[in-house]
Amino acid sequence: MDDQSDAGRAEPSRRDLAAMLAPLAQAFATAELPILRAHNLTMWAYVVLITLADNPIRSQARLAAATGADKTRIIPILDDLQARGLIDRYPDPADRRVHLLALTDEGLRLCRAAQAQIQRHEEEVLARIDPADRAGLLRALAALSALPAEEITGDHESPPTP
Amino acid sequence: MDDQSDAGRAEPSRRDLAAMLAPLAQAFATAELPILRAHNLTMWAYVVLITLADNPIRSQARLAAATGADKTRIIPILDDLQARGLIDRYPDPADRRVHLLALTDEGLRLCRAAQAQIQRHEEEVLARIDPADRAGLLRALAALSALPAEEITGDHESPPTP
DNA sequence: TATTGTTATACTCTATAACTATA
DNA sequence: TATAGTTATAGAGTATAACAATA
Repeated sequence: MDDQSDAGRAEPSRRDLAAMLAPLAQAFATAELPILRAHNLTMWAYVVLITLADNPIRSQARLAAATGADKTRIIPILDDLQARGLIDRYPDPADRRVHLLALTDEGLRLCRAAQAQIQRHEEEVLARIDPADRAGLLRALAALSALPAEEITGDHESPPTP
Repeated sequence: MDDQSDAGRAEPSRRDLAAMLAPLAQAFATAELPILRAHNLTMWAYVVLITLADNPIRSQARLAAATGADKTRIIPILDDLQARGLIDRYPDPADRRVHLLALTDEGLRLCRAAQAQIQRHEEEVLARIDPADRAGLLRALAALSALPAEEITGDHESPPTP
């Protein structure tokens, strides 16, 4: 408990994780933009395509949950992707309220092509850090990403204020 | 060059870095919120205090650049912090346009106390991953954070569109 | 003329609420 | 009655533009 007593002024040995992660996420996202532009994709369109490519997703509601986006936000994106022939959207025969989503061949090809170029650039950046640290970074990121978000946030989210 | 030819459909061995980093940054930032609330700090107020604590910053313009925020955005935050006695703000005698900024004793104590609690929570989360990977993660994040942002973004930022 | 800080305004992004159709 | 998708509206957050003081 004595780390409590001197916690008031002591300098920490590292910066906060969010303070390091957020600018890096921003920088890598910025690095994606010219590549996505070259493939005529917005960031959200790319997120949707990759999510559909990596997971078998049925409805728009599930896609919204998987991407963390609001369900109303992905609608114009889906409209555009469908008009360009990158996804198929058709009513579920079992429940005609639901719209089933699927990548077309060209949708899969396009997002994988963009992703390959993005990750090639990322590897160039990662090549600048120590190989052992780089491997640890990738394993740690995968492990942290696999945790349920509440294990990180502590879900002290909305304490009911009565 | 043959990785070009099959890049169209091949599944990558990992997700994009931004796709992993952004949700983690979000989750760790969310974890900070209840702690900051307990110290009566907003996220931006905390960012300002930590930035002043970690770097010797003179003017508001330099603070804005260091935090990545627009100069107009930090003004109401500085007003509040000054009113609460957490920072001092006074004109530079050498150039009376410039407002010099400095943490007060209480400002330093408050942000270090919040930071200690934040990092204690972070360590609990980090304890869940392999110690070697955890060490590699922290070294890799420090190394990547030390890079100029343009080394990650590739500064293909604003191609002049004449 | 150029720069620091400030204020007021406009814009972008995102979520909320209201509606249709299916169940 | 409840849910999936859609549309229209309102709100939060952010940047842009105009201004005063100083150099």
